[in-house]
Amino acid sequence: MAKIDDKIQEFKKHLVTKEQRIKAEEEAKLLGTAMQQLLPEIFEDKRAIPNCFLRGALFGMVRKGRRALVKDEPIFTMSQYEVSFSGEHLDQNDLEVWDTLMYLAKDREVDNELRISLYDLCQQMRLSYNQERTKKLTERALRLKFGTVLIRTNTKIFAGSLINNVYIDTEGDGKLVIEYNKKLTPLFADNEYTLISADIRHLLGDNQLARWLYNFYESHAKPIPFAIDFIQKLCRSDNNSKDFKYKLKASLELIKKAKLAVNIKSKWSYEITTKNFLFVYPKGKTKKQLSLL
DNA sequence: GGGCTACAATTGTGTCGACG
DNA sequence: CGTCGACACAATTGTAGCCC
Repeated sequence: MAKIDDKIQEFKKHLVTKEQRIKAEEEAKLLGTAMQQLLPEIFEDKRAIPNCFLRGALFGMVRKGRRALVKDEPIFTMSQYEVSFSGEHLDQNDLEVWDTLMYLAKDREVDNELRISLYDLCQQMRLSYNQERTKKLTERALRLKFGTVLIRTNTKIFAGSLINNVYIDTEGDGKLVIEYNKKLTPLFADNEYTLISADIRHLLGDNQLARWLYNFYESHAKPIPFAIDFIQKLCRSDNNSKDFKYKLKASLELIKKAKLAVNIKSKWSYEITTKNFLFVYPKGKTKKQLSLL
């Protein structure tokens, strides 16, 4: 038996290397820091969302009534990210709930958990309040908690829930209590996030594809031309390619209009080539781009 | 295949009044 | 402020179908 004890001791020593200790300290520091301090500076009506949430189908499109339950599903993303997901498929509305919660963490100077009434949350998301909505919102919150994400970037690995705990005291004050997952916050580091305009998103309304496209292209400073079927895979649309292309155009028009509504000087434009590639020009076509055509 | 429209079914949404 | 229920109706979606 002595042999086993020795081995255990050796193992423990191995655990408590200097490196491990520093990591533990960093972790304790992270968990001890107030949530609001971990989040990037945000401004009114802007939501900070990590890029890897925007560049793939983690928050994709979900057909009505066909939300799939998956386990360790690899999510098709941009090459530098490896993402897999377990849980119920998340859609754009789930993303909105999530980023609203993150925004509130910052705005209300939250330490660890947020207490909010569903009524208040509806107001924050510019939704009218009714019974159906409270049901959906709690569903979404629970879904965010249930879903487990594994994200592997060049420099970081994250595995965990998007929200640590959700708690509703239905007998008490009925408030929704959200406990944040602080280990998520490194995803915001190194400017690896994009500020998404809540105004524009609101203008895009319920058009899931338009919202996804808007998020996707906002996260790229210099958009690369993508093939349409590639985009379709990215956003997890199960339309046939014919319908998708049509919807894509309608969605892009909507984004264009929304951009103009918010900023009259917007020159945001797009183009679909004959070979079914989508070009997006955030600041309008440059002379160089025009000459290339 | 591609562009587009029409249509019906299904779902989501706003509103309003009531209550404490 | 916060919650609940009921209501009509608005929006979205898939499908079918048209023409090129």
